Amino acid sequence: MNSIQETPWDNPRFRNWVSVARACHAVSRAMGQELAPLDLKPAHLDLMMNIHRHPGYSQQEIAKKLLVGRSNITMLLPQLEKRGFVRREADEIDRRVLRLYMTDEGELILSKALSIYLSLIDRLTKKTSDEDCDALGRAMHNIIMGLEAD
Amino acid sequence: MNSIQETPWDNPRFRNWVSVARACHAVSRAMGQELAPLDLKPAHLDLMMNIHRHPGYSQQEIAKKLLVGRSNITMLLPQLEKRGFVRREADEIDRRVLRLYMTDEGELILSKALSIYLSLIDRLTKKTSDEDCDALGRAMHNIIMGLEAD
DNA sequence: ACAGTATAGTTCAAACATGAACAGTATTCA
DNA sequence: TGAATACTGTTCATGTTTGAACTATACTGT
Repeated sequence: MNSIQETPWDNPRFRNWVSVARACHAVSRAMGQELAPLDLKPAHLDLMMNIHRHPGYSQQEIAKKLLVGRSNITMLLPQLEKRGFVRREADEIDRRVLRLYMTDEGELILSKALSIYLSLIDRLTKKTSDEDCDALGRAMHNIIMGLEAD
Repeated sequence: MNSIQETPWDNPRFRNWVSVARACHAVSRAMGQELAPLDLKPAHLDLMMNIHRHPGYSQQEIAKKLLVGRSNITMLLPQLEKRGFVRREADEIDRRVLRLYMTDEGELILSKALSIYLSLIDRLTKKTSDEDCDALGRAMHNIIMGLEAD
């Protein structure tokens, strides 16, 4: 082993992660623009995606899934509720918790937003092989697991 | 082809990208905590990393690299300048532009921050093979290219 | 030369995210 | 039971990010 590591950029893992961060930022920015016609922000989409996938979750649980604070959910919800996309329902047993559900109208706009998202991702990963895509998914999964184990 | 695509989550590319976004968010959050002892935010680190890599770039050029607005740089810089990490130098020829340089002290704290960053990334990608890491880097590069072509 | 246009950096107000403190509700256990 | 503790969602102050004016400087074409 003669190769001396001068800078972190000599480390492929580091370089590659920097690319991930950049790509993520760029995609999120692009999505912001593409969602503008629906008057949705990426944060709203993220939230609705999670409610769609986990109907009946409490705000707490959704916050944990999204890796944001509870207050963030509290701030985001009224905007979606006012537009009739999301419904909050008090838990019968534990009266502290509010459970979240998509409305039909919510599902409708979500599907529109998702089709925008999907076509963006499809376009951007066109040059990436299925195998590489899967490798990517595995790597990310490992990272997420590594971080969940605080 | 009998497989009907019910939801975007049936699409591996979509699912994998969602993982990328989650991992990115999680890592950025973790970095925020790990950088706290240095009293640096991820945004500061990003900025210093870019100045280090591109000394003499104007604020405009750095902003473009970072995919943020010029005003963001304007707001971020004074904090780093006050602490003596970054130096702004007026361009002799075009007196509108300010060119950015790291100071020695800046390089010092940057190297500390980078070693934290690097060890986090190393830890999180420990289970990922070199090949998968490279596949990931390629995929991200393609995405970035795809977006730069507005 | 000079009027018109373009660019760099700054300022400012508005949108957004965050965490600490809070009020209300549940749980625990003596 | 009831006191202590823990948890849920909200509020609020703080810090960040953003884009639209704005100022100052440079460029362009006549």
